Amino acid sequence: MPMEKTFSPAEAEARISKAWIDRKVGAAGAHARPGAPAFSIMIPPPNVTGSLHIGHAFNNTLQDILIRWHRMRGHDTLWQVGTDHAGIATQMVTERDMALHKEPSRTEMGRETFLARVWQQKAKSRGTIISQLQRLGASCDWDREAFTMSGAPGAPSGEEGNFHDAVIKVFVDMYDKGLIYRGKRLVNWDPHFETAISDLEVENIEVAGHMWHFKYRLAGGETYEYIEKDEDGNVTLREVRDYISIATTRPETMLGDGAVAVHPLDTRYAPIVGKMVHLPLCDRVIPIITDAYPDSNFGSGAVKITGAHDFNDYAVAKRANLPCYRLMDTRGAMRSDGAPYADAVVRAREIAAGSSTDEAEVDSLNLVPEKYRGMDRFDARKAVIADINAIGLSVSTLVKQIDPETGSEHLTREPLVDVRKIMQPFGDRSKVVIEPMLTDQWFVDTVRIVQPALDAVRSGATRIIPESGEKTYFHWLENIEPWCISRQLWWGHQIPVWYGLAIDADDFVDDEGDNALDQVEILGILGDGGYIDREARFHCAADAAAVTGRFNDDLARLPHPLNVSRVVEVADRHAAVEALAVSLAEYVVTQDPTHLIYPIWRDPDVLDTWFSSGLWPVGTLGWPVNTPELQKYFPTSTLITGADIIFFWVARMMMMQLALVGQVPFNTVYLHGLVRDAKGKKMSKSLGNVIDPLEIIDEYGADALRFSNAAMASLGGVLKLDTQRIAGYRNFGTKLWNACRFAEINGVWQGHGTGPAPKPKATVNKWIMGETAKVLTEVDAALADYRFDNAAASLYSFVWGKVCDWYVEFAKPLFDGPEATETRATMAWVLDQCMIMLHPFMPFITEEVWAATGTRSSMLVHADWPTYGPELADAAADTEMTWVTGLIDAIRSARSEVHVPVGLKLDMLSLSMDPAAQAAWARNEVLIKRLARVESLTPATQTPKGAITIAATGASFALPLDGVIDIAAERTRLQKALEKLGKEIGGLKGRLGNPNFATSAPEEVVDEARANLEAREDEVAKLGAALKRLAEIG
RNA sequence: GGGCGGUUAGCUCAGCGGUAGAGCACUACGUUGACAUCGUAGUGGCCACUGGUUCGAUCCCAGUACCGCCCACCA
Repeated sequence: MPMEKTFSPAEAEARISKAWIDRKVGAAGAHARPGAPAFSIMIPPPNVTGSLHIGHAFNNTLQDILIRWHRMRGHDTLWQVGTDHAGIATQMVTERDMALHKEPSRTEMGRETFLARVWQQKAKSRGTIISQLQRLGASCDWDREAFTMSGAPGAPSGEEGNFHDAVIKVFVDMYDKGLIYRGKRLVNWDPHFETAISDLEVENIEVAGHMWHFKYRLAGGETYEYIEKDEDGNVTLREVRDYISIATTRPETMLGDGAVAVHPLDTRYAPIVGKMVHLPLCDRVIPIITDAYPDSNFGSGAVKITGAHDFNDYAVAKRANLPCYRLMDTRGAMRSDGAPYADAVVRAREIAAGSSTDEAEVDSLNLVPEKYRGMDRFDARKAVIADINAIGLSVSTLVKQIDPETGSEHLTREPLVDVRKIMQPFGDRSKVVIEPMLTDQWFVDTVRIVQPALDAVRSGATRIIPESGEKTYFHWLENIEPWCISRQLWWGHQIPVWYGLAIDADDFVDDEGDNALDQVEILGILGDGGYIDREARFHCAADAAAVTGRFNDDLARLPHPLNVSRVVEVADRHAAVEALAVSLAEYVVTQDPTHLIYPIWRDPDVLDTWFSSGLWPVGTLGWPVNTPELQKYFPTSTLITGADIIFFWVARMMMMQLALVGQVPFNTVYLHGLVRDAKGKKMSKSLGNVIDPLEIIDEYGADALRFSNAAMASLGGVLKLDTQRIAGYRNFGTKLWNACRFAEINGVWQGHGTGPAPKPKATVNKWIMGETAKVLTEVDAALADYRFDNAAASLYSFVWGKVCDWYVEFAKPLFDGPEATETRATMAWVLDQCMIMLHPFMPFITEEVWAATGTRSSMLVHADWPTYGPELADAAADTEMTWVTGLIDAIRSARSEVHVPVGLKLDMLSLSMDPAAQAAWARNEVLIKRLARVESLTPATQTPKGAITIAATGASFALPLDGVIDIAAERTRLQKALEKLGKEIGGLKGRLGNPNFATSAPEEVVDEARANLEAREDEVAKLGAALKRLAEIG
């Protein structure tokens, strides 16, 4: 069946894609030679938040190229596919969708219903993503599709799998090893999502801000002499003050100040260090302390310390043992919980005076005065500023005012407000201002697992390319901070920790040592008080059944064991308090110990998504079960991912895999930049420059997009995607199609399939085979070196520049000659090689041509990648064809420049030809004549008047053009050529004339320069003579 | 403030010790047995700047300028 005139991507891609999927061509180990090395890639799992963008298309193209290349080479390949549950992002997308469809809100639904709803969202997005990958031509092992939350409680059918179990096991194991801990720390709090986030999820953005200056008055009406000096020690200001001046960009936090800090060497404040100041708007006094943190040269040199709302202040507060009073609730509004302000402040004063307290009590104290309670933090800021201004405690300056009516000038006092750029933290998902918040969270003690991850890259066990990625990697890991892994979300892996209530142990027995359970007091969460064992705050295990035993053991150690009690899991802490109270009440009435229950509840928080994606390499291979796949494909070969997630994901996978199984997760990490638009702008919905990969595929075909991706994959830069370029590679596909169509029309395959390399006799056939071998070497080398751009460029220039431009043209006359048979065989072979080598880059069109041409024993996807090498190269053929193409180029160029009509066939004269040239001419006469439009070649001894000269290696020709020639144009041509030669000769002579060159430069370089000079001078002689003759006729 | 890149033809980028290449764009010509999603020929570059190393630098080194990206708590 003859090939269609054009390739139609839409129809063919769908059909071919289906065939690949049906035949499971991407199954693990498909087309593997026995005993072949394994090659595996883990897909960076796309978030199930929607669809794939153009960056995914780029990323997955590169992975598929490597996978297809290795698979065709007979390696045992696995491309592991799957998706990521993306906790915060998916929860956000789902809630947005729920709002759009006017569904009940998340809180109205309740946790269980909401999670079911997210699973639906997940299923939808997952389907979109998988079909997009398939349209791109990705040859993953679709039967192994994984999901980072597979097997989680509540997962619908079809979501079985053990990823959840693996995540829980890792948490428990790491907890048992002390690598995970719980603690009240200052964390980045997202008031929109009402969850903690890690520092990586915070974006610091410079915004216009203000700095206010407040006066904190010394207690007891004290005063001091404030002296300011310049650099030379001269006094510039001396005044008696009854206050200390502080500056802040966040006035609302002053309500929680614990102290004012100054630098210990700051002489200005030395007289008042240790004294107390009144906190404005609050009925509290706080001390002036010293700490190395304040910079004497910035602002007033005095810093208000709010331990609960600033990371620096927190550190100072810890050093000075100051209480950290939390001022805001989870939504970033000023607290409205707890006791009235008057009561809270009394207790705060006691604590300040030295009354013993603990973290929990300090956290429970709400020191926000009633007036501000419940206010949004930004409203509270305005209110605090206004109130401080009103009581005259703002630092003020004199401002010149001009009365608009009278024009008279007068000075007024205005509060000092500096307008300045400040760096403000924003949530990367929510885009709201992040609040440092003192909360209980779970952390990975990263410093304890970081070293192997550093060593692995230093030793080369894992290689990161480009190399600059390694520097970034080291820098971050060397300065690693604890990783906050708990999130106050619902969608995710729930933390496998259960809490119990603290009960005052002393109440279990009365003074006589008798049972006094009826007096037991519920104190709060286990661990808040000193229940049973201060260390046994909670229990961590894979499931409730596993922790039950541990709680029972704890209970058994009570003074009066609740040895008949039952540990029962309840929903939350609130339910636990109620349940225990009911149970105790019943016991009091019945005195029947079987009524006693001990309620426990699970930590409601879920794990940071990156904690689970950190297990992707082992988790998808079945770990903790030691599956055959785990043994075969781990460590994986290559990770291809965006440089933007090197910390989020790459570094954490390294740390976690090394911590879990003691092996690196991958041998090579290939990092690429963000895909931008043609102008280098970041694609964004608001800019309207987003390129949808499916639209590109619809318009240009998947192959064109893929080839563009490969061609622009140079290391290190910004990736600019230009549709013009994609169109160019679409044309390239068409070019290949047409060349194959030409061959097919000419019966080169003659119904046969691909076979061993032919052994042709004609130079041109030997030559193209050598060129094929060359390009194979280049492509293999480029791919081995992750230079997708170089591989694409080699293939492009070979297929278009060599095969189509020259070989197909050469073959045309040969099809009519004695070499027709070998030429057909050679062309079939060469085009087969083109299809094979292009297949990883352009799988659809090559698969289609493959099927449309010879009789094939397998689909192209499972064809064997060639292994021939230098034996196919033929130096003599190479030299000869270089001469032939050079001569044709020279004749064409000369003809064109003197405006010889294209269709005109010319008689050519040979003025001189050495034996090599004669032989080359003899063997390729038909080809040259046809492509250069030469009618005949006649020996001549003299160049006739009105002829143009063609110089070739070892030969000189003339084209008599009397009457046809454009003399002026020919003169210009010759002069231009001479000028160029003159420049070259000048350079060469300069080098050769330098005595140091001959002595210092390598011999072959000197020889080459000499030979070059000789050749150039020879050409100058010929062209010079031609110019002279031109003068004669002109 | 710290770190990492980049600066080569109008555009997008290769090259990285022997005075420059590709694709696109542009110009002229063109329907020659597949291809106008094409063919042939051509125009176009003191390789950011200043020093240094070298026989020789776009390439190595130092500095400058500009442009990106990442990290960072100056209240």
